Amino acid sequence: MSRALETRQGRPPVTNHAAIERAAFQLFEMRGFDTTTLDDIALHMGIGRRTVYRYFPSKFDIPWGQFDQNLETFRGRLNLSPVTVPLWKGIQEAVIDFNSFDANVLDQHRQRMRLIFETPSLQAHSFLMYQRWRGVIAEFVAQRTGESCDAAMPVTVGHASLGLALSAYDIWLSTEKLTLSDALDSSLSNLRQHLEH
Amino acid sequence: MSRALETRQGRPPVTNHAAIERAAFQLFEMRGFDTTTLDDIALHMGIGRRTVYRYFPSKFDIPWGQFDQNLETFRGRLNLSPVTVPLWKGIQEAVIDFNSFDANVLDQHRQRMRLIFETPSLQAHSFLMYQRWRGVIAEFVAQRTGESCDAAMPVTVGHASLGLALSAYDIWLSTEKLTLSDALDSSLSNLRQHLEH
DNA sequence: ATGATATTGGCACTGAAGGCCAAAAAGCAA
DNA sequence: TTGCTTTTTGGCCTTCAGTGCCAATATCAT
Repeated sequence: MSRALETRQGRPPVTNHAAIERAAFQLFEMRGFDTTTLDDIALHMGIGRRTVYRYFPSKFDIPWGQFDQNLETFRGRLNLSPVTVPLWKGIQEAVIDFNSFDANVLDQHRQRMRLIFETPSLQAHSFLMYQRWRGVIAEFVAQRTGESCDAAMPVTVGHASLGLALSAYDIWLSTEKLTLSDALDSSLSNLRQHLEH
Repeated sequence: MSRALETRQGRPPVTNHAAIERAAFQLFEMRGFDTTTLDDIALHMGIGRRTVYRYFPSKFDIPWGQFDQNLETFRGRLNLSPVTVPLWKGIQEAVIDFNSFDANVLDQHRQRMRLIFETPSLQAHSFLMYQRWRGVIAEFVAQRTGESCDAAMPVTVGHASLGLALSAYDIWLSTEKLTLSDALDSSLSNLRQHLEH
């Protein structure tokens, strides 16, 4: 299998996800997301437009990189939570873990999320990513409570967790004086406070 | 002003939002949303494609009807909440009110929401509607607490309220044995239960 | 009738997205 | 070296969403 990665048959790929992502982000930063066409990106990389579409299903998926893999990581992290830990706490810890980044990639992550949060057309498409994210949460809750994935509790917890995460990102992106972890914690305690009598 | 509505100058409109909506829904139900083109809709109505675009900014906006007006109604309903009522309760009551429909339009509403919730491309665009909806909530919270619209609490309550509403719709659409009001109430109590220790 | 006014809809364009397939670039076997 | 297999590439073509432009159209007012 490792042999297959180094020397396999057929024409070797001229690019990869990461390279397209880098080139695209450069152009997005310069000209904005909507005004950058896929022809621009392909031309800038010296590859065919058709090839870009083989690595990413749509232009909107480029800023999300390889979200599938991240989602699998998140699913794995959730399942590491001991059954002795309350559900809400297990989720909160997993979300914080999942959104912890090394200092050297934090700026990059901020740039990525800023682009996503500030571009309406991209926001819209991102909802499809969020749906899958909350699906993972719902699945985890369902598994722990022995319910179905589309039962009331898993669905509601999925939506609520998503709301908290998006809220934290909104706040994190709008100020400089808060870490993402702190924003996530403060969102949860704000919700708690709001629901008190 | 009422005169201006009945007899104004210039060529009279050949259609209106509601008529386009009706025709479009007919086709959406028959062929599905994605496979129905705007040419189909225009042709079916005997009007120009260009005219449809003057009533709705995009194909995705058709299933949402005149959301702007609904949003204004919702804003007004929120502000009717007495200051003596706790914030969470005022919001919950307003949301339930806003989502109460007469029996004669309930089926229609269900059909509309089912289309929106079950069509991925439409789901994505709908996120932009949801953003505006939660903006109204955030504004209301900000006004009551004397904070800015993009302060932590208004933002978080906006996201959380949206999550609860979407969750209620998910459940309402997937079963027949629950009213929308009950679904909204049960989502809130499920969230409360989830956050308990 | 004539002019002012507002809507319509045709034409042309850009850009996203996807189907199709021959060309290109590698490895492998004889 | 030659030919066969495998895999990726990218060009070509099509459909459809969405937008700018503007002449045609239909109504009201005088």
